[in-house]
Amino acid sequence: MFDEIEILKSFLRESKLRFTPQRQTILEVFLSHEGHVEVEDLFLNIQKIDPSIGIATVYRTMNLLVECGLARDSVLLKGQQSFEKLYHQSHHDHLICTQCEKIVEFEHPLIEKYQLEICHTYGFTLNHHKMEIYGICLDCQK
Amino acid sequence: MFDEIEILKSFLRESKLRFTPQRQTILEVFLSHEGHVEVEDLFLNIQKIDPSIGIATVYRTMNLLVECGLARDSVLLKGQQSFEKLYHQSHHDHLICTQCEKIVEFEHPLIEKYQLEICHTYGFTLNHHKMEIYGICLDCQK
DNA sequence: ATATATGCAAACCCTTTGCAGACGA
DNA sequence: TCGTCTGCAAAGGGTTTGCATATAT
Repeated sequence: MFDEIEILKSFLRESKLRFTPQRQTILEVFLSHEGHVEVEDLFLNIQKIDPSIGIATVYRTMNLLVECGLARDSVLLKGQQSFEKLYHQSHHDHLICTQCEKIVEFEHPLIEKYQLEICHTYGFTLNHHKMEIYGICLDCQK
Repeated sequence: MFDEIEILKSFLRESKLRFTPQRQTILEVFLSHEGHVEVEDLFLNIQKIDPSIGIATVYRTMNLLVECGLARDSVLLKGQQSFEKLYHQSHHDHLICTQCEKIVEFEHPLIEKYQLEICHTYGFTLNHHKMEIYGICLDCQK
């Protein structure tokens, strides 16, 4: 069982890229977040550990994490990119409150089944999916 | 086509806004597109009819069309906003080819049902949803 | 030793905004 | 007339890129 650092290292090795302290820091900070992280939050927390790391390096590294399957692009809020962990996470979809932007994760096994059905109908090879339901959460209904 | 113009006019009247030739042209060009339109394509086609219309007016008008329910923000491709018709269209979700970016629209009645179920479970009031399935289409599999 | 990575700043892209003149109601 | 709309250009915000330097292997 590999952990995330090992996955990144071996991905870099195979791609003839280098494992650097910056990449390690960025991965660690990313992993320390639960749920969805916006680039801005990520960057702020990275700077607490190593203030010399620039935003460009954060973007470049996050792209690598997506490439090697440790992260995925997530919902787009406030026009900012955000990411979520992909490795060792169970698949889930999102319920988004349009008022307070709270995100609730959920799973629905039947939805996976119907997706396969739909892909089959249209001759697609299934890769992944996003399902986002927008509404108003309990707190905001009050 | 006639219906939509009436909807826009009455929306503008209620909001104490004005019906202008630019707004009419933009609506007509938007309606002439099938499926998903990116701002750039929309703008090019608008300029063929009236080259004096600026991009700012296109953005401002598309926001109005979204507000009055004639259009909705659609999938985000290549970092550009894109829109699709909403009025008189049946609800549908999207199957997106990650290779050629082709978009196929589909409907699945049961999915609507499960969404209500999920919203109920989490106490959300359902507003709308997006479901996008990513894969490789038949043509690109060859 | 050498090719890749970094930080910085500038460039980029799409979108929004401020403004003075134009124009719909 | 009066308040909204327009086109233009400039500003804005997030992301990417070019470059000289630093550094992993």
